[in-house]
Amino acid sequence: MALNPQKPALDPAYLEKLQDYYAEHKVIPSYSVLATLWGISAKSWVAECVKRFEEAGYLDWTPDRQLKPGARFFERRLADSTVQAGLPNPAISEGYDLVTIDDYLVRVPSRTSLVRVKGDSMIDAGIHEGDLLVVEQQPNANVGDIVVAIVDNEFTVKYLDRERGNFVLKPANKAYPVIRPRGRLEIFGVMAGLVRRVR
Amino acid sequence: MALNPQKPALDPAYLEKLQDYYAEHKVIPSYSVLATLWGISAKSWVAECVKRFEEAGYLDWTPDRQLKPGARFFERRLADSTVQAGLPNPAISEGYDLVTIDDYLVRVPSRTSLVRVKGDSMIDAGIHEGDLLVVEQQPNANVGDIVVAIVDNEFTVKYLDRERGNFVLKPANKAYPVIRPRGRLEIFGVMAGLVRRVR
DNA sequence: TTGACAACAGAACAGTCGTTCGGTAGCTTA
DNA sequence: TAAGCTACCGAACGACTGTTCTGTTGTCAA
Repeated sequence: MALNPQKPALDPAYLEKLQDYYAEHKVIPSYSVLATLWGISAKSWVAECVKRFEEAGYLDWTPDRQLKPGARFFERRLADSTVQAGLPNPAISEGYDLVTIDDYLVRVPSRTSLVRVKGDSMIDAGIHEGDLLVVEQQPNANVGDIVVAIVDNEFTVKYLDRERGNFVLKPANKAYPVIRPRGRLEIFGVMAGLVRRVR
Repeated sequence: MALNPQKPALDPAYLEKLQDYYAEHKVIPSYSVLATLWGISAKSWVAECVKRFEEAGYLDWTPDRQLKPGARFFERRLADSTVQAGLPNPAISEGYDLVTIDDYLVRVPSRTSLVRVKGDSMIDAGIHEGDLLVVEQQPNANVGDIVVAIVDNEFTVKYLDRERGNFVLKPANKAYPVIRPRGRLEIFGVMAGLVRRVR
């Protein structure tokens, strides 16, 4: 049966408990806390398990030898629409590492804001009321970008376009008019992503 | 000048350095590492600064007295569409704490997958090609839910509906037909959120 | 029935942790 | 010019950390 002599078993239940702990506290606990978390009473055995998770890429060390989440720790199963033939447990097959959704969406934390969308003026761009817009704050943008602009002391989300040398804001909904600002157009930032929660 | 006698100064540069460190390692370092990170040579002074960040809500402790990020540590500025009159620096006004986008979207990490959307069959529900669907894996769902089902060994995203006692999958695009599965409908999970990255 | 291995327990230990306390230098305020 | 505060430094200490090493128990194959 020793087909894979290199791989010692590693308990997925342990990983889940650690991930739950991390989700709550955003920190990897010490070995003794891990011990009680895992229901183990010997630190030495905790160390052994940690080493396995480390070798599997779920845990890692900082330069100062502090335990930290590894590359695969945040791995969420990313499943592709097209799945190969025999799928006993569909999503398991493709283990693609996409770290955090935050990391996926936010490139420059200090310049990134979230703006809650009101109204349906951008519905044809798939932007619905209540969605959260990930906005990178910057004073200018390119034609074609979806921008968050400040018009009459309110935020509006629109496509940026140009008409006879002037910037205009175009909605993605025929029911709304194009906004042609008199004077300078004040841009708050450009859309870098979108987050929607359902239910 | 002692108008606010209660508030000792806390250095925002320290916080930024900590946040950068955390962004890289996903862990709060020890006092001695913090000391070198902040360019301080006395641990006692690090302890003092940490206490201030703790009192301000940026740091916190686990039940086991390990240092961890506090509620405001991940704070991203969430700006509302309607902003009051005088807006010199629009987004600053509303400091709303929404922790991580991950926390916002995923409730049960172990049962949550991400599915990349192919095709435009759900475009009227604001689900575009290339979007990432946050899916909570579960074998059944309610009518009206957007579900990820397995049909002919492929994932499909559709509305779940019922027709004459049988479950059917309805697209949100008139160009696509309703799917009426013969036999059992295999549900992979229900949509809990949506993530889109632009550019 | 022996041996090998995996899954643990427990003790011992040096290094590191965070805390406490006593100190100093510079700036205000009175 | 003395008193008081803030921003730091440095040493000492006990508690806790992760490591190592030596068992013990159960399972499975030969």
